[in-house]
Amino acid sequence: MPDISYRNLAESRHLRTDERLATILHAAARIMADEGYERATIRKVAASVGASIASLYYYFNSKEELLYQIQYCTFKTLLDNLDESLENVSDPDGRIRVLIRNHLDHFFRNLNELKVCSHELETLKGAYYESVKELRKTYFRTALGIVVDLLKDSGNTTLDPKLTTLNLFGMLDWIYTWYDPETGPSERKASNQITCLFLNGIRSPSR
Amino acid sequence: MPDISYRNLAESRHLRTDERLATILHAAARIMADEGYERATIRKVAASVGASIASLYYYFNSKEELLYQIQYCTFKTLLDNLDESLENVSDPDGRIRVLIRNHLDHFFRNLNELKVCSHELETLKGAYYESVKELRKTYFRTALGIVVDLLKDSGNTTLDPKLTTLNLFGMLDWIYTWYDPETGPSERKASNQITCLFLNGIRSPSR
DNA sequence: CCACGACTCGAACGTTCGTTCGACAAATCG
DNA sequence: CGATTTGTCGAACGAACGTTCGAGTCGTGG
Repeated sequence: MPDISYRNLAESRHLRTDERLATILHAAARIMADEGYERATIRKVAASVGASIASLYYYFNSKEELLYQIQYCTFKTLLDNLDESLENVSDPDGRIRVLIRNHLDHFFRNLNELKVCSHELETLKGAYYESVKELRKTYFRTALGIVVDLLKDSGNTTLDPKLTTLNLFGMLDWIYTWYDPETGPSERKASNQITCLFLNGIRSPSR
Repeated sequence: MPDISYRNLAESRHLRTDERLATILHAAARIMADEGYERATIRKVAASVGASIASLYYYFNSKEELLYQIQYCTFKTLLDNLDESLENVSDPDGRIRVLIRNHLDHFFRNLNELKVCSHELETLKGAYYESVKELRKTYFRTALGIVVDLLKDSGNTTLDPKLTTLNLFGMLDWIYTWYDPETGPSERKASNQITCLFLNGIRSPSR
């Protein structure tokens, strides 16, 4: 459902090139997720898609750009889908549920890309880093806004909205270290547990 | 206070060697935390301690062993201090507070080492990886035991103990991505926010 | 003082990496 | 069909890395 849309990058003139690029990016994301960015060599990506190393450079200028495109498109898709899903939801409770659901649905559907986004947060440098950082900041602001409303609704004055949002992202973004689609909990259960713990933590009278 | 004790490794016969090794490990941890394991070259570590590259190999056999020693000693110190702190605390509420406090105190006192532990979780391979993994499993079991008791005490049957513990570690282990000792919240505040959100989330009647 | 062990070092090695080059093949266009 | 554009490739390059070697220095003990 919420597959990563690499079409955001589509500037080439041919559908075939788009598909080829998407194939490369998916392969790169898988290898980067498995082995980390540094150990994910261009040679491994090329072997994975059955192409030569040099031919990959027709599609991107550098290895770093490869990571950038994966992260940019992943965050972009995540944000676009979130905006869409939030359109008809106005109560804070519902909105935070949508946000958590959106995030985890993307994670479950694109384990590799989401892992690369979480784990390689600080890997990019310069303009690439700033560009992705802008998306992340937008995402954080949206979440923070909802948390602020939530805390107000529940009369909770102990929890700091910013830190609470950071802690929510702690749970959401750390999931890649322990979630296993083969042996772990169901997607539904993993989602509900985070939602439940978080919302209860907010609503409870504090001490 | 809870500084990492590299003395766990002390097998050499000279105090001077121990101090030298600790200096190297601290430098390596800092560079690894700043740049990631792969980009933290032996040359950078050597330059940082003002020694030649080759002389570092008097102290360890490989770069991987360097990372192993950092992680092993960090987790070992963390666990030892946790055991000690838990000795006179028997109620689950108090125990979880001690655990969170212990974890974050270690983080605040050894930002680099704790970051290396969190970020390079899957970097080691083979026996080194298994050795550190054992410590992490022990840590998780201790935390899980406390969470089980907590959930029982509060009559909470909605939250799954294992997932709840994983989500707690999400908050604790993700902190390295956002905590900044210069500009961020106070240590006390950061700690209290996690404790508060977590404990309230557990105690609250669920929906 | 000598012998020995601890400790240090510059140079070098072999390997691996990201990237480029020049040539060629395939696809498209008029 | 010829010209042009798109897409692919093997070989090679220069840089960087972890590690080792052989020599030397330093510290300690008898």
